[in-house]
Amino acid sequence: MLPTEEKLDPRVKRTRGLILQSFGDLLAEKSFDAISVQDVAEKAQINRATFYAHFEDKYALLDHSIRQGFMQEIENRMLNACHYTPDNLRTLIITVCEFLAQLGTDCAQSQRQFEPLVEKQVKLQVYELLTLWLSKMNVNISTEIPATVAAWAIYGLASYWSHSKKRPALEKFVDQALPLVSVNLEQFAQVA
Amino acid sequence: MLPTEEKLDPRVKRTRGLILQSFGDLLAEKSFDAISVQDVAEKAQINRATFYAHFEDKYALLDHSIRQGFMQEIENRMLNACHYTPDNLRTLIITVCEFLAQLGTDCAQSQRQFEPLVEKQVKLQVYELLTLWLSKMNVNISTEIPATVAAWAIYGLASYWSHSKKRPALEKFVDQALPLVSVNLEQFAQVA
DNA sequence: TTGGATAAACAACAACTGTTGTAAAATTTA
DNA sequence: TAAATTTTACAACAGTTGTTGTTTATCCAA
Repeated sequence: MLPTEEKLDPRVKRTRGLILQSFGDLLAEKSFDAISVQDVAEKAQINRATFYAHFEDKYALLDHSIRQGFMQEIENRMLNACHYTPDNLRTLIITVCEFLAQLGTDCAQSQRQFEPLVEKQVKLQVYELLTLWLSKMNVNISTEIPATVAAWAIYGLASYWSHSKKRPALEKFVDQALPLVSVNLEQFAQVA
Repeated sequence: MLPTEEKLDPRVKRTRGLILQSFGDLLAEKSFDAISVQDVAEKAQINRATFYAHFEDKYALLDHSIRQGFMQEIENRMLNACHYTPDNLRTLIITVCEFLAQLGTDCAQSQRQFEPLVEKQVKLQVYELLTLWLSKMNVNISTEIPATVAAWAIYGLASYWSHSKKRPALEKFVDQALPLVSVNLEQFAQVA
């Protein structure tokens, strides 16, 4: 993965910042599928070959961008410093729902490549967080399968909610959704 | 979607058959990401512009191919003529696991575009099948959320199993997996 | 301060994509 | 059977991608 930012050559830092900023600006203007590497390089005012020195292709750029953006949401809510409780699980479900709503993912044809990549990164991070939480619970049970099921269920629910035409209130939706996820994690719940 | 095959111009039928056959042959030779529309057209011995008359791009071709392939597996097991029971659910989970294993999906870099598309189509079909099953159960509960959670959980489990380095025996794995899915569908189980 | 190392710019290349208008071939319809 | 319609082939076009070797600019370390 990328080296820590503290040890970066300032030119690398500046160029990556330009790329990510331009990419974000372009995403606000048009759909991901309509954006070309050429577009990003031009907006960032760098050479196209320089883009390829930093990112393999535009999909790698999106992966990085989404991962960073979702990580920020997790850190803002200090979810990465938590352990498993139903309340934390509830907050996590809300976070994913809000993140997808804010991205404006929809089924538009022009978004065909965008959503699967968002999904992959967010699911992975949710899985990693759940695994971190569950492994703190001092329960001698493998976390892999429960964390997998919970992560996929959370994303599936969030995707369903963000795609709903008449979107129910998020709090109410999460009231319905939470039991379907927590039921498989009860064995990790701390005895109070 | 495509009109029924009975009413097709024979040239369309022939051309589509050539495209799908050639695509299947190419998938046996190299990864999806390495296959170009040019490759498929050459192997099918059709003009590249004719390819575009039938499929929007190679992703649409893959969507179609996967949907058809998985549909065949469902029909072979007559799962589309069933209603919800834990045994049928078990068979469905096994079907998805075997389908993914047979496709040889892995995390190879060269498969980056393949797996998300497979996932999307298979999840959708699993969701549609579950919705069909649950709606036959004469239970006055909305099927949408339970079917969503179950479909995503099934695919997540199958993906996890097919990616496992030391893959456990499928029967044993499904023994572990089934309760995590069925727990959310118990309200639809028929009172015997 | 200077030399070495690294990052970025540049031009060029081959390949592929997606599209278009025209022509030929094949099928359908009357 | 012949005309109409549809499908496919074709060539051409503009655009983008991914890569490469060379040059220039910038940073780091001694």
